[in-house]
Amino acid sequence: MAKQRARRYWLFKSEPDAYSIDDLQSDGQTFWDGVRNYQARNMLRDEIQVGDRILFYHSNAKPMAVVGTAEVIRSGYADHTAFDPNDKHYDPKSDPDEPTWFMVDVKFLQKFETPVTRDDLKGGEVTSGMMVMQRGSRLSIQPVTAVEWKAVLQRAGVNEPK
DNA sequence: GCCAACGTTGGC
DNA sequence: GCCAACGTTGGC
Repeated sequence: MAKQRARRYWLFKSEPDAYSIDDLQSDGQTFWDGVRNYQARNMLRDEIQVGDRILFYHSNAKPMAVVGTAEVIRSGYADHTAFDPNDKHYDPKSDPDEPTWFMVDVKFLQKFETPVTRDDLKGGEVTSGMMVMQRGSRLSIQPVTAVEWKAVLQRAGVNEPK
């Protein structure tokens, strides 16, 4: 059997007005479209793999918080919304034969009964060092260490999802 | 609503 | 290739 690479962890930002943890819970799964930043694109295309886990973060929200978790169920493939002139994220420069933008599919794992707010993150020894806490950290997809992942789950009072 | 951070665009 | 102008993100 091929040796599997260790699971990695990520933080995905979403404005709840656009797409919230409740939307993901009712959808069950979704494709994570609309990322138009090259650094984030590279992670979607090259690094994020099936089985990786995601902290779902509400940005520009009240409160700003990690609100749940998700799991990657399909690795990077072309973000077709870039090809659709009627789509908000249309990018005429993205060629279907050589797409500029990528997305992954994710499925809902859990919604935290108690969201881990930005203030909570700020107060934690481990979590205060997360990339999302850095001033001017605008990346909408960020790597998270296993230690940070555990710290957030612990703060939320939940167990590692199955 | 403000504004710092920072990515992108376009003139040169 | 430089860099000023501009647009967007997103916390405060």
